[in-house]
Formats: sequence, C-alpha cells, structure tokens
Amino acid sequence: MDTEDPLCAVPEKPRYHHGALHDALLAAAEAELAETGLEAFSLRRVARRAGVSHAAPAHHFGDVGGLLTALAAEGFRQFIAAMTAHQARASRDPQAQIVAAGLGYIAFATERPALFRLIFSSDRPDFAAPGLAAGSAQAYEHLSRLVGARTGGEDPVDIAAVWAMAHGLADLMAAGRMYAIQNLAPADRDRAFCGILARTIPG
Amino acid sequence: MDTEDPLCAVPEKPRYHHGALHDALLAAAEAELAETGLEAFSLRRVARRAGVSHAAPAHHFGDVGGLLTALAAEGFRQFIAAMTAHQARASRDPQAQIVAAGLGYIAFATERPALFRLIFSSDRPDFAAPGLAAGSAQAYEHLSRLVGARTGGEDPVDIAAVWAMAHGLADLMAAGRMYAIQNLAPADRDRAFCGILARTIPG
DNA sequence: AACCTCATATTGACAGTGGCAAGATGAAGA
DNA sequence: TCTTCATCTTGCCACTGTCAATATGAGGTT
Repeated sequence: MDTEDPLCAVPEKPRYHHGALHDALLAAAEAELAETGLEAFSLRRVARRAGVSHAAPAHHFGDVGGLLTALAAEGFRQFIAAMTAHQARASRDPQAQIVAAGLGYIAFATERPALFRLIFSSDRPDFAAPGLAAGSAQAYEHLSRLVGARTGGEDPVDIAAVWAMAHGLADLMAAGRMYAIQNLAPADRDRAFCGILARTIPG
Repeated sequence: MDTEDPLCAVPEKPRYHHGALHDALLAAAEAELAETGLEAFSLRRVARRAGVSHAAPAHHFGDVGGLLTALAAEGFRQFIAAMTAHQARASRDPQAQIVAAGLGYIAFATERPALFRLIFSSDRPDFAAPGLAAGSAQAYEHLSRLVGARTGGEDPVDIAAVWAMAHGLADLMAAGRMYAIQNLAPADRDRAFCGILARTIPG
C-alpha cells in the first residue's frame, strides 16, 4: 500500500469528481475486507475510507454485490498469482509443480483469509458475471493443466482430488482449525503440506 | 419438522410466557438458516418465525452471536451424526470406515450447506464457548480414532490428510464449484468420491 | 470565448438490522 | 394472598443498503 507511487500520481486535493474512484474504491474495499472480514463488510465504511459519500460506490458498482463481484475477480487474479509464484520457485517436475501450486493455494488462503472466503465460501458476489466467471474458470484451467502434465490426460477425478486436497488444507488453515499443523514450525508445516499434497495423485 | 410430535406437546395458544422459547428459537434459526443462508441471516426474522418479539431471543442467547453459537453446536452434533450414519452402512474395514465417514462429511455439506458454512467458514459463532468447542473437538476426535484404527498410531499428518480431503470435497460441493463431479450421476459421483478419499492414506 | 451535456458525486429519505433500557406479564414460592 | 423475578414486549438508537432528487464540473460543440 504505497501512497507515493508515481504511476498513480493523482492530485490529492479534495474535489467533487474524484477521477479514479473505481480503483480507489476497490483498494478501499480490499483493505476493509482484510481488516474487518467478510461478515462485517460494509459498503458505507468502504466509501468513508475512500473519502467519498455513501452513495458514490453505486454509480461504479451498482450495489454491494457488484463491488464484491469486482473484488472477487481481483481476488482470483491474486489467487492464481500466488500459485504461479510458488511454482516458479519449484522444480519443473510435474509432481513438484502440483505440490508448489498447492502451497501457493494454502499461502493465499492463510495470508488473505477474507478474500479467500469471498471467492470460495460466499454467495454475495455474482459468480455468473463475466469477469468473475472468467477468473474462476482460469483458476480451474490452471490446475487442470498442472494435473494433465502429470498424468497425461486431464481426468476430472484426478483434478478434483488435487483441487480438493489443496482446498481442504487451505480452507481449514484460513479458518484456523488445523491446530496440529498450525502449531508446527514453518519448515515442518511446509514439509507436512508437501507430503500430504503429494498423496493426491497415485503412482 | 413434525408439528404433531406428542413428546413436544406444548399448549399452542399464544401466551406471554412461551414456555419453550429456547428450543423454538433454535428450530426457527435452523430453518431460517437453511432458507435464507448464513449471509442473509437475521435475528429479527428468526424471532418473527417463532412468533415472538424481536428482543425475545436476547434473553436466551444474549445476542445474534450467541444464537449462532448454539446453532453451530447443534450443527456439530448433526455433522458427527451424518458421518456415523454413513459408517454404519459400510463394512468394518478401517479404510472403508474412513471413506464412509468422508461420504457422510460430504453429504452433510451438500444437504445443509448453510449449517456447514456456519461451523467451518464463519467467524460469527464463538468457537471458544464450551458447548461449541466440545462439539468441534468431538468431531476431530471422531476422525482421529478412524485414522488411528487404520494406521495404528494417530499421526496428526495422516489425520490432516484425511480431514483436508474430505473437507475440500465437501466445501467445494457445498459451494457448487465442482462442476465436473456435480454433473455426474449419483452412483458415479459416489464412486468418484470413494476413489478420491481412498487416496489419502497411503499403503 | 461561452455554452451545453451528462457522467460523476452528494444529500436526504426509507425500510431493515442488532442491541439496549424501561416496562409489562404472569408463573412459582412464601 | 402477596411477592419475587425470570420472561417477554415496547420503544429507542445507531447503523446498514438502496433509491430518488439534486449539485458539480470536465469535455466537447458552437
């Protein structure tokens, strides 16, 4: 959250027409989501944080659902980026890539639990909206390709197994329910995750 | 939801002191949760459904969090019951019992998605409250015993693997995100789940 | 330059929400 | 019968999301 970014340099004096409210609201919403969580998310607080009236978001996002839809689309981009980042640090071996993607999956859930819940455990975004549906599909295809590289064919059941294992670990970690794993030292925790994730594809 | 249950026979004429408001509110809350979902849950609608003023629940549950805490505790009981029911129909073989528990896990999530989210993906219940913490711990121990019967020792990593796989499948099914599996015929779907769940414990 | 247009933002209202305080009710014990 | 006190209601407050009406001013046209 760098406020000195010259690329976003916009005059700071208050003016009637904000100029970049769309992006400012998205950033405010993301911060608000991270701080208060999804269940306490408030459109009016987002507007206040962006320094704008409570009805201003409506013009850009329609209603709170629209804002959350846009936020979820952005969330999927970050989600895929988290997997990709972890894969980049792993070997090219297909199995290692699957495990790395799983670690990225878990890292995203742990570091951004509210955003994770927004994209996977909420009914409030409109998942049929073009931008969001595309993000969701892109995430699935990302996983699908990984599994395909490992098994040869993209068997939906294999994909489901890898997906479910990564998702289960991620969701339980985001909710803070896996005490046995949470209490491990980071290195041991990662080792445990790797071992578990490696079980999903037999052979 | 049998309204003729003689065991619960309570005079039905409206009176100032309800007599069994605690249980009536819990039942109303569960119905409300199932119909409107967790994110649209409203304490006042629960009160209306129970035929009582909007402030009546406060005396029994404190606030909305208290009601959701009680509901979550009840949810864990039903959750464990779902696993137990599926296990009863399976063979005594430890591996078969693990798979059956997983199928029960998934069945609970698909049949009661809102309750499932309440106990696994919500911050609103107080999970430190005695009744709820006990239910949560009981569920973990249930899984723990199953895995122990299969492997000999209760390795937390083995438990985590089984738990995460079942949870991942359940959560993604509850959210309606596993299109590839959802579109399968019920028999094929169960076969797929069994195959996937069986992968979690190696050997 | 002056003017117009219209997307952008504000204000104010509305019904709905959770929580609190004050009061009404009536069941149970003295 | 009288008293007590848990139970339930009423009324209020701050807050929420959404809508309609209004104000603003940036950019294009003349």
